[in-house]
Amino acid sequence: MATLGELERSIMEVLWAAVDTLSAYDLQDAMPDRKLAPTTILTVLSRLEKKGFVARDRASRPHRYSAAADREEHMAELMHEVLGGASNRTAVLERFVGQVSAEEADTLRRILNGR
Amino acid sequence: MATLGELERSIMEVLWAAVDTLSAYDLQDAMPDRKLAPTTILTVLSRLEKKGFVARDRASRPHRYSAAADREEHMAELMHEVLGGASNRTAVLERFVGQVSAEEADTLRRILNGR
DNA sequence: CCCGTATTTCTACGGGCTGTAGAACTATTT
DNA sequence: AAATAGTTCTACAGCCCGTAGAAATACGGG
Repeated sequence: MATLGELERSIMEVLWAAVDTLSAYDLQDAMPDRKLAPTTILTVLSRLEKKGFVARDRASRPHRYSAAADREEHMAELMHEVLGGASNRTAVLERFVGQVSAEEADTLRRILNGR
Repeated sequence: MATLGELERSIMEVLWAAVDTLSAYDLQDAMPDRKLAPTTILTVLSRLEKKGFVARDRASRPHRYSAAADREEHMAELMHEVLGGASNRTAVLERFVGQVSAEEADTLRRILNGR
């Protein structure tokens, strides 16, 4: 999974927070601080689409964009990607769990026991 | 935590696999495929040191290098870094656990129950 | 069907990071 | 003090990202 730049990440954040699909202009309005040209947004959206992070609806006239995976899914995938690169997965999981707070360990137990 | 380039990663792999500390020349010998100049190895090692991934023993005459954290520690840290960026950690953990195989779920339970 | 406008794609460039290594400098050994 | 081994400095090309103007395309109205 490719990595995200700063602006790419900001755009993904807006898309993840959005209930509906967004146009490039919606995204522009959603980040008034950075006064970005519409073409900038469109370029980044194209790159994100190529990387597989956003889906584009080319039928609507201003194309409409949405995140390919929701934020949690994305992050879980990232974690699995890291874990997948390990030769000794159990050892990594041990470290990972070992670094977790007591409450979070409870959360994990609850999740593992089907709540 | 900064990200690693290709050569940087290769060097870290050798360092992680090494029992003892290694000199730049050891590293050069450890990767005979890529015929790298010693200065190349040294440059990359310096960068890795600056990034905090390797420790250097400047007392030994050919300086000797070692990984700052072992591989599992490093990967667990990476996973926590991802998780740390989440606003809804529980939701991410749910996804993460949901994507795990049944055996790995057992492994996690075992770890969580102090073995 | 043609024009103007809205939208998208193409092209471009500067900056930072990485792979790569020669040149210059420093330390060690005799 | 010189030769040699080792380290640091400097450099450069290539890629990715932020940024956006220019060029192309599509659409709505006459």
